Order: sequence, then C-alpha cells, then structure tokens
Amino acid sequence: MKYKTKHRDELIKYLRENSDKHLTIQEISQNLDGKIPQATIYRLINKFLEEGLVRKYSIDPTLSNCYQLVDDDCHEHFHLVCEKCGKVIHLECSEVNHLLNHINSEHKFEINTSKVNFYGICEDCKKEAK
Amino acid sequence: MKYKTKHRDELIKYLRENSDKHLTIQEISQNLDGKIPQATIYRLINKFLEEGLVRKYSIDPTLSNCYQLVDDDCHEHFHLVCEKCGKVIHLECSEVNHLLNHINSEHKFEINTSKVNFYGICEDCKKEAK
DNA sequence: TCCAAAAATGAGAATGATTATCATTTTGCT
DNA sequence: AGCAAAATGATAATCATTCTCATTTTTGGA
Repeated sequence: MKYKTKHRDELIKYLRENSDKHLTIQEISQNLDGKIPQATIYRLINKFLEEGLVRKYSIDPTLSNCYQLVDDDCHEHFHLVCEKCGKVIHLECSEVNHLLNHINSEHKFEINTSKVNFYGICEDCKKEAK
Repeated sequence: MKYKTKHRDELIKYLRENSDKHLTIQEISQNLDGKIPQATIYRLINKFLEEGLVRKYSIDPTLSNCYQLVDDDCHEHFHLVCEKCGKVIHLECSEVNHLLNHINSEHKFEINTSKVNFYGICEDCKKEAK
C-alpha cells in the first residue's frame, strides 16, 4: 500500500514537467534544490519503477542511470551512443522492434528493452574522420 | 610500449585456459589464488581491452563486469545476456545483421558490432519464474 | 476524532566495483 | 651498466546506490 506524500507529489510534478528528458538522480536532486534528500529520491524512483510510472535507461555502466516519466507521448525508444563524441541519439525504429519480437519468439529470449543500446560512430564523427 | 612481465603472461595463460567462460575480476583473483593483486588484474585487463585481446561484458550495472579472451576461431556473433542467471547465449542471426545494415544505411550510424549485447531473461529463468 | 499499523523520511554509514596515488621495482634498449 | 618508460603493490579515494535506524507521517478503522 502506498501513501500520498508531499515528496511523492513534488517528484511526480517535476518529472512531468521534464518528461522529455532523461534525468539522473543527481540532476533531479540539484534541480529540486535539495528539497528532497537523495536517499528519498532513490526510494521514490524505485517505487515509481515498480509501479511502471517511470522508465529506466542504463546508457553506460560507468555512468549514472537515467529515468524518465512514462507518459502518453513518451514512446519506447533505443539509444545509439557515439563512442567518439559521447552523443546519445534516440532511435524509434520499427525494424528494431521487429528484431526484438523475432528474438523473443524464435530465440526464446525476452529482451529488456531499456538496455538496448548500440555503440558506434555517429554521422558527424564519421565525416570528421575523413 | 608494453613490457612483458610475469603477471602479464600468467594472466594471459589463465584467460586462454578459460576462454570459454566470462570471468569477473574477483573470479580471476580467486582462481589465481591471489598471485596477482586485484589492482594489477584491473590494470592488465584494461590494457588487454585496449589491445583488443579481451572483450568486456556489462551484464548488470549492479554486478561486476565480465571479461573473456577474444578467440581466433570465434566468428561474428552477438550475445544474449540473462540478467537473472548471468548466462550468455551466443546468437548468430541474420536478422540482427539485417538490422545493423538498416541502421547503418538509413540512420547513418555505424555500429560497433563487438558491443552488440542484448540483456533480458532467458528461457530457463522465464520458466522458473512461474 | 483518536490509535495503531504501515509506510515514508532523514542523515549518515555502508557497500562494492573500479580507479587513482605514489613510492618502488622491473623491463627493454643502448 | 645506465636510463627512461612501464609495471607493481598497498592503500586510499571515488561514486552511485543501498542500507540502517530512529523518527515522523499517513491511513483506515474503532
């Protein structure tokens, strides 16, 4: 059972206002100006995860995880991470979903879509290399 | 420039003998019975990574990374990493290649195929969950 | 409205993998 | 041998995240 609290509402509100971004716990903490202690933000975010209110993105094992509110215009997407410039490109592509379905049904493996990241070289860096 | 050292040879030898496994630094350290200090194992492994001798697997941000010697006789394949049991399934699948080509040509992003890993739940763990 | 149980909170400590530090030793080259 | 580059060892530091525990808040029911 969950209780409605000030912090909970405050955090939801903030996430809603920033539902277009990928936010780290640190960014949330800073932007809320320390109004909610980090330990509490972690706890709330983990609750939200269980409840399916937010989505978690693990872009790089050496970096903090990112979170984003699941709302109507937040479509599931994947990440292209440039190994040169670090840029993260959001990819919404039916071909990816097609592959995931294929692996799920044919290879009997249920992919955790929040960790589908492709690493490589982006267009800009490819040009520069020449 | 790199120097040949006892530790380096010892670690390579050990990795070669276990090239079928994904090893954590801890496992390596234990199995070598502390002959090489952990800090040195980390350093050597990172060197090997740069040199392309080993491959790194980040199974879960909360777990240790795994490493594996790159074998001469391994053809291009991708990995399905089970987040529950840690099992790594090798996947050779033309659909994956098709997707990579698609992303390369249509999304102008050149994927580093050695880092294509999919994380999720394997068939066995899915059954167990029931 | 009041109470007790469940849940949330806060501050700080703990964890655990990995990296950094720094003085010392080893290696490869001439 | 002598020198510079690299490697080493022990330990401290880092950093995200989780845990602890005593306290406070919330909720539903009496």
